[in-house]
Amino acid sequence: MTKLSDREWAVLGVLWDAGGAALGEVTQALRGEMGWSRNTVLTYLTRMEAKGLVAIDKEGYPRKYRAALSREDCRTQARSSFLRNVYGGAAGDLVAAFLKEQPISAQEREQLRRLLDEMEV
Amino acid sequence: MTKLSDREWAVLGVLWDAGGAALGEVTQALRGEMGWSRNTVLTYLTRMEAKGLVAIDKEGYPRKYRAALSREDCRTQARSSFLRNVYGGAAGDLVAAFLKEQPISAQEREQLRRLLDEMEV
DNA sequence: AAAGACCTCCTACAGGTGTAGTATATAAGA
DNA sequence: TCTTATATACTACACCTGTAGGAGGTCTTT
Repeated sequence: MTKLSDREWAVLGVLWDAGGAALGEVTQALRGEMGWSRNTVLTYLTRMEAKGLVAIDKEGYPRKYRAALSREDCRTQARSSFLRNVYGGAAGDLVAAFLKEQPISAQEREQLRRLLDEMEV
Repeated sequence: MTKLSDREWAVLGVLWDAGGAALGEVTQALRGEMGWSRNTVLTYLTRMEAKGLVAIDKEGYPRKYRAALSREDCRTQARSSFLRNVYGGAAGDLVAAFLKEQPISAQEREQLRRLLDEMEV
């Protein structure tokens, strides 16, 4: 919905990977990655529930926290906002810039070629 | 330096395109695009100068406002942060997602193929 | 049932962001 | 030079974000 912050991506990343985790597990993951305390993680989970980003399963103790949106939906929204803000919609330039800069394996190159071929119709 | 917000991208976009503009011109552009008042624009310009994003040429009246960073530098930084946060560094997936979704002209496809070929050493 | 280890709730607080309003300075034109 | 249209400076203010701390609830293990 709203644009996700870096930290929200980190929280959701853990939830997507775990697919439903208790506070302790989320904290475990984010303590290393982000250096957060348990309460910081809990604050994020709670605020993100209020925003509709996280779903809290209140049956059972401790509760289970899950992502409320799919990773792919969030990525789609992030891509479109990135494309608009940073490249003014010029997808070709954007793709070229990523390709030039990022190491891509031979296999991936092959796949991208196939993708390009499919676009020829 | 820091991550730019959507509005900061908009302000810088105007400055990059104009290459140095007075408040009135910037306001002109952003009033339509963002619906901002003159003072809102000025607040952005001033705050962004404090952050090192905008340079203010104080000779002459009215002053000239310019972007303090190059568009390409900002894009590079935005790409790397996007790649990390949203795709966990998987550039191939990212590029594929953009390609699948965005309309790309035949000419651009050709260029991308050439780019891929250049990567085959 | 008391202790230890987590979990949840409520509170906090500084700094950033969005969006101006008011008051004052300055230049250009009548 | 008086007016008018901008420009700039200073101030405001609510909401969001980052980062917890403390107090009290719950489960498990002696």
